[in-house]
Amino acid sequence: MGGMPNVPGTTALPRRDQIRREAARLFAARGFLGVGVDEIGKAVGISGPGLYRHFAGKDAMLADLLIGISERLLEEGRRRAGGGDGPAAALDALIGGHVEFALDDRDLITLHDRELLNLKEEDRRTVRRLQRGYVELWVDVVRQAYPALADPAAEPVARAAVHAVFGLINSTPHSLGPNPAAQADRPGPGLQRDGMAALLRSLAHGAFSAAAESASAHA
Amino acid sequence: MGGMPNVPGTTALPRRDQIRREAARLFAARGFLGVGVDEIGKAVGISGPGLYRHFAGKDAMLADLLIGISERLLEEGRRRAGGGDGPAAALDALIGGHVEFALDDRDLITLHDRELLNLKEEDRRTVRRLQRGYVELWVDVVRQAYPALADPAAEPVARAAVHAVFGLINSTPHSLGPNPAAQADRPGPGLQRDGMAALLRSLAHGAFSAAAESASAHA
DNA sequence: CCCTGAAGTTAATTAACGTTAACTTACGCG
DNA sequence: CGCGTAAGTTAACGTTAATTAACTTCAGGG
Repeated sequence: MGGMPNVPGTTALPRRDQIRREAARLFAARGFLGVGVDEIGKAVGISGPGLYRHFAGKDAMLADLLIGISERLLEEGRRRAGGGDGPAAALDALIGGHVEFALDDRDLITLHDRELLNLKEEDRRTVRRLQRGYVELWVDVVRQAYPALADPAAEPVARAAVHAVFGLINSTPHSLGPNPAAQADRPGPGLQRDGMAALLRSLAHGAFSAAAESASAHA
Repeated sequence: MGGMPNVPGTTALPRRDQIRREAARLFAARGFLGVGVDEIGKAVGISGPGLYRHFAGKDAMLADLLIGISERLLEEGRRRAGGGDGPAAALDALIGGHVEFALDDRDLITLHDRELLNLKEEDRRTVRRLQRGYVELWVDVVRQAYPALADPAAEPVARAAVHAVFGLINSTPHSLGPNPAAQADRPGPGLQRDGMAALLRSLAHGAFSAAAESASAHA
């Protein structure tokens, strides 16, 4: 085939990555079951069944996306949590990393907890295992950073607080309207990217410290 | 028809409400496009097309659910916000009400922000109008409760914080595992319902007060 | 210069699903 | 007593969508 000229201003992506990007965008916008393979094909400039040269099927695309993001979150999380400047700094690094993720990869964050049910059993188990690891990482760090949560009886509180903070940070897709792909501009209504990042970090810290107070009051 | 004997311990629901409940449960579990009308029929003891005596179609069921919950949230929110004991009490009442909702109607809360895209344009506009009203209600109350957020420049911060707190509170479906329909028992792992409610309220307050500090520091 | 393999294409297959049609049943009311 | 209507039933229809088959094109290495 004649090789499609790339959109100016974008570097040439391998087909497979291009498909990943467009599939993520479409799945996030209209749901996994709401987009057909023909549509994904059209978005990358080939037609429907041509996708099967790159992925085993539609399910495999979703699995690739969800496993990919879960792995990246866990890996990056482990890296940041091991930053060695004490538990408070580790927690701050975790929060900052997750916020970056939520702001820069909104489509994937949306899919991550919206489309899990469309995975086949085996892939779903894989994703859940990775997610569980990520949650455990956070729970450990939070309990080190807030001694009130280190008490064994407070473990469920710490875990619930971690889930809640994920919900908080992951709420940005709802806050920012439809994905404009280009961020960091438009000073008009709404917050710019960095302002939103700072706010989310602050809210997350506020929530955790409320959880700690709540636990120590109840102990 | 022979009239199906009701499950013991449940009061007789009108067919229409029974369909609502089962449809909500199924949609939450596997997605609007992931459940067929035959399946909804089977869940209420009739078969597929029989549902069309009660709803105009599958779309109409989803619309009924989403409009219903949006109206209830807004109405109850207005009632609680007008409790007349000052802005702080009003905010606490709003938070408490939303937490009750998230814990007692998990299926609907899940659908509320997951299935909006499957509504036909007109219904989607209706739901969005109601949601917008609800958000505005919260934004107003939050800005009265925290003077630092009353500054016009802080309005986007207040709005983003409200969205984030919704995400925080609505995260309970993820925290509590698959819907056991009966709550308030099992003292083993995890938090009981009331403990979760108290924690979520505490986290929400913590997040808002962090938002206020963040805004006053930036001003 | 061929020929192999990657990357496409269109057409066919198969399954599922929402909805409509045609028909049945039973209860309540005049 | 009869009859109309609410609430079902099963069968048929039309569409849509994922996947597979069969065929084409083209670039690069021996």
